[in-house]
Amino acid sequence: MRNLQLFVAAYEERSFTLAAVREGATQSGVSQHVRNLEERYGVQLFRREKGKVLPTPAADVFYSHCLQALRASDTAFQRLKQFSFGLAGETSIGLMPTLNAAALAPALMLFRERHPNAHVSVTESYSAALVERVIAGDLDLAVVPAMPEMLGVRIRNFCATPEVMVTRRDSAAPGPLRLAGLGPIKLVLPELANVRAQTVRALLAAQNVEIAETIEMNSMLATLDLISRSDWCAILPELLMATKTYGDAFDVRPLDPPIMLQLVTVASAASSLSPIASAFCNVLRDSCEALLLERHPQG
Amino acid sequence: MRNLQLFVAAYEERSFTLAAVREGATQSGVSQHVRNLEERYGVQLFRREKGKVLPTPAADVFYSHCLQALRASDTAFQRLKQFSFGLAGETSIGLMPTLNAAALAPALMLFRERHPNAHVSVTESYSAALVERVIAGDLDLAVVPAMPEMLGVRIRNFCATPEVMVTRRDSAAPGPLRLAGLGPIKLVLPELANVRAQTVRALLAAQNVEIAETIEMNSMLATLDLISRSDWCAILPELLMATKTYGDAFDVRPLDPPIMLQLVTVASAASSLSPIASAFCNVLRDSCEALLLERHPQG
DNA sequence: CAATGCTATCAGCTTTTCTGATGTAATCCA
DNA sequence: TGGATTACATCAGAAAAGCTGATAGCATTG
Repeated sequence: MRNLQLFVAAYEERSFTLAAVREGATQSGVSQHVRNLEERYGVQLFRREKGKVLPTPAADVFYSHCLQALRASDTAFQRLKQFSFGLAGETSIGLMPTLNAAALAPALMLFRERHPNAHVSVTESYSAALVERVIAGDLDLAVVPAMPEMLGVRIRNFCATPEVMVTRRDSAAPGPLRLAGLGPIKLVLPELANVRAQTVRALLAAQNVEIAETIEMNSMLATLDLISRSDWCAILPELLMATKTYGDAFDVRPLDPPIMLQLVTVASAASSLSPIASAFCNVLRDSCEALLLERHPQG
Repeated sequence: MRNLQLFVAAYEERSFTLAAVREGATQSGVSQHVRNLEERYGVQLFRREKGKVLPTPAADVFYSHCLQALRASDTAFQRLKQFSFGLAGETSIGLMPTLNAAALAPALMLFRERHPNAHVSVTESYSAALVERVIAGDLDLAVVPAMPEMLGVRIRNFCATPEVMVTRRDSAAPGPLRLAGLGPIKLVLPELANVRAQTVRALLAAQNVEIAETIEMNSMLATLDLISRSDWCAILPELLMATKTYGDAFDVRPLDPPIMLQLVTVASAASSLSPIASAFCNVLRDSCEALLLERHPQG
């Protein structure tokens, strides 16, 4: 490599001495490098005559290829250097569907820019499964609905999102939906074991909402599809709806009184959170808050 | 450079040990090289886990650029190697216009192929000037019409070409031109000092050719232009006409009896002919003979 | 003809690179 | 579960490569 560099300098300067000065080397070194090339390949590169060195045809050709090679290796190292900031390593994060729908993608993009050499693998699942995997050590961190304290895990607030009523697009009055005495409604809910399902049922009961029928459905995609095709409705976290993916297929109405879903992070109590997991968690929270703020400009 | 090579091997093999085997190095060396890169640029390239090495995103990007760099440097050296055969150096050759018109170009092309690292500079001039420059050491070799021996130069036969009658295209009988009693003709000749001019005049006189008028002209291009536009004619070496450059602008007729122009090489008596000059001389002679043979297929 | 400016060469030093041995961690297999 | 295996990290010493400064040779210049 230095061979090429010094040869190029000599070729351009038409002088070993000047080449040496330019490259911070000695004339002797340049001379040896050139001779090295010439001997190794059995090709004369410079004609030493009249106190000048004149490139041979071989040198002309070699020169242009040297430039390419030097340029290529230079860009290789430059690209490498671009990875020298930010964190490096990997982390596994578990997220509930609510976060994946809208908040994850922008968070990942931003995180990738800030930490190009960090690798985040995201798993989507329901809260119970996620917590289990955190305990097992499969996941560094999970974001789930607020849950009671538990041995073996550390729980911290993540963010809160209002629950909203999601129905098929109906061009009805878009204002807040009064819950008190509402109904009868046909409600899609996750399975009973689900933390959110229990909370929502309890709060609806407290407001005397009349529930005509319920379907239990653990797939968010299927839930939304069902709603878009029928008069079934669901109460879902607003974060889940904060995407343009659905076009205007749904009516999304705040509840009155509001129901807040508190999300928390769950990490293993034994091990300290890796810097990458922590950094990603922050970026993800920012992403969530930005989405919510977008929908409630007043703050 | 070895850095890149070993990194690439490690990346492709997903193993330092295998990379070392492949590159004829030791595992230790590969490990050190990778670490070197990682430390120099502050970027982790492989994640060492579970007995495997997994490339990081930085490694992915760096890898593709490494390939480019390695490829580029490889082709540079390969191209260089292509110059390793044949002779190297330079020579200066002087030629009379007769040889430049048709024989030089193919000779140069062939010579360049055989000796890519040799440089031949060709000077065109009339014989007297060429011989002078050979003596002065400006030229290694000159090809001129046969001339008497001279102190300081070594003379060798080069090849012989018939002289031909060149007239404007006239669709006349294309056979040999009987000289005896021919005329009157309007003849273009080089200046009197020219060796060929004297020979031609003498031979025409011997055949009782009647010369109506003469013009002295030392430029071959001008001579041909004049002939193509008028009823002036010239007696020129057939080699000069052995090109397609002129299209069918001229009638070229052999002479009867033939006049042969013997060409010789002239070199300095003091110094031995350089291998390059000698090689080029041979190629040029072959080129001349091929051209003449083309025009006289019977041999 | 001395002075200058250039490259070639050499011996010795410095730095880099390589190797072989050893250590450590994970995995595999019985 | 524990010994064998495999793979990477690390280290010290050996080998190689690269560099330097001095010197010599050669051509040009004034």
